[in-house]
Amino acid sequence: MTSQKEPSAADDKRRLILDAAAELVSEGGYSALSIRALASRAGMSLGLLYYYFADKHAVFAALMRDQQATMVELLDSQPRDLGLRSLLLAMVEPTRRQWLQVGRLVGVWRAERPDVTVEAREQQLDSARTQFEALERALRECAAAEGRVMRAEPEIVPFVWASLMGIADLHAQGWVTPIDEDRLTDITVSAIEEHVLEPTKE
Amino acid sequence: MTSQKEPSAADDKRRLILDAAAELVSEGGYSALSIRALASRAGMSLGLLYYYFADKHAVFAALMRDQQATMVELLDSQPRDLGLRSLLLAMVEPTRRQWLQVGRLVGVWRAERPDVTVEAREQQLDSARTQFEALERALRECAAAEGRVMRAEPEIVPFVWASLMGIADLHAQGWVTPIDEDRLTDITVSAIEEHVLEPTKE
DNA sequence: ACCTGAACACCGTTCAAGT
DNA sequence: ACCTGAACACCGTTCAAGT
Repeated sequence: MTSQKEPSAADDKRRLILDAAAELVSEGGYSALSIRALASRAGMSLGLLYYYFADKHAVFAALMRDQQATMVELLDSQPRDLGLRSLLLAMVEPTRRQWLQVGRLVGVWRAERPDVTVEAREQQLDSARTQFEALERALRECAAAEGRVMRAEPEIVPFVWASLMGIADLHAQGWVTPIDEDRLTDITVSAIEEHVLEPTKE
Repeated sequence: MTSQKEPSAADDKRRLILDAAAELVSEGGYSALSIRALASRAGMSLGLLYYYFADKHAVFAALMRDQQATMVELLDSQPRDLGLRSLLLAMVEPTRRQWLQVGRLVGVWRAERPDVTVEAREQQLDSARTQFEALERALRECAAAEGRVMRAEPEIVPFVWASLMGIADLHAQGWVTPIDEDRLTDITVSAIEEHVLEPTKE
């Protein structure tokens, strides 16, 4: 369904491990995701996990990429003719779900492994970029359906993302790299300012 | 300086442990905060840590309350006559610092210990509430200095908080309890909506 | 190529034993 | 009351050994 070519036996095995991992996390949180529990749930030995995944971090990273792929599919399949507000409201719940399932793990993982390999970091950035692009498409097309134009600043999409995550008690990732931090700050502060004040009576 | 009465010998010891813990975290992240490293850094035995703190979680919780107390002091000492925007801009950096130092640990701790005791949770909520009240005071007084009135909805302060955390790559805590989630969603979505669209030309 | 489980170096926590 | 460190039950990871 989501695969391009025939999945190999190794791919099937990896899938099996990832499904077991997702089960464990949703059942007992991150602390339930131990290598031993995972091996037992996936019906294989301890050592075999290390044949299919480099380490625990790799398992989690794959889990996270799954989540992001799901989010991209969801964004792309969202109707555009209902406008921007409908899109945003529809994304609140899925965003919350993503945060609950892997969001807090990102914090853990980042905290526990500040020394990720370069290519692992690269893969992670790439997956995040794809998700941002899907959000950008959805925002732009929904705005267009209302006959409006989305602001061109590249900070807009991360701003929306961070706001959605705020609602979902989210941990906004550090992924947001190709960005003018001052502009992002400025935009966010302006939004805060306008929504904190009562409209002046004049 | 921050204490009301003469600190006892036990308080001093606890202070010593917490300072050592803060050092370790700032040096090597959460993974560097092991009980053994902490005991060694604080110059005491393994077992003694458990005399002064119930467990590792208690050490971290105390660390977090320190950070929040610092934030409250900072908010209260912020000048009011420069208006709301200045306040917000001034809070961006301290907020980021708090997030870097303990923010990501909250995620870890919550993930690793979903079964916190009731009183521990209560203490945490209380500390968070104090911080929110300080933010509310600062916002209201800064708005007043501009001759404006802050919106009365209780969702406003958490909205500001979440936005600041968004800028700081922050993990917005689950503390935001006495709140209408739909209203919070609505306000945030409205903010997003207005800041995503180019002003119509008419 | 795929798979096993003992072994290693850790970890947080407990507790009998000391002063 | 304050303090110690061996011991316990874990953990992620490695690796010689099997098919």
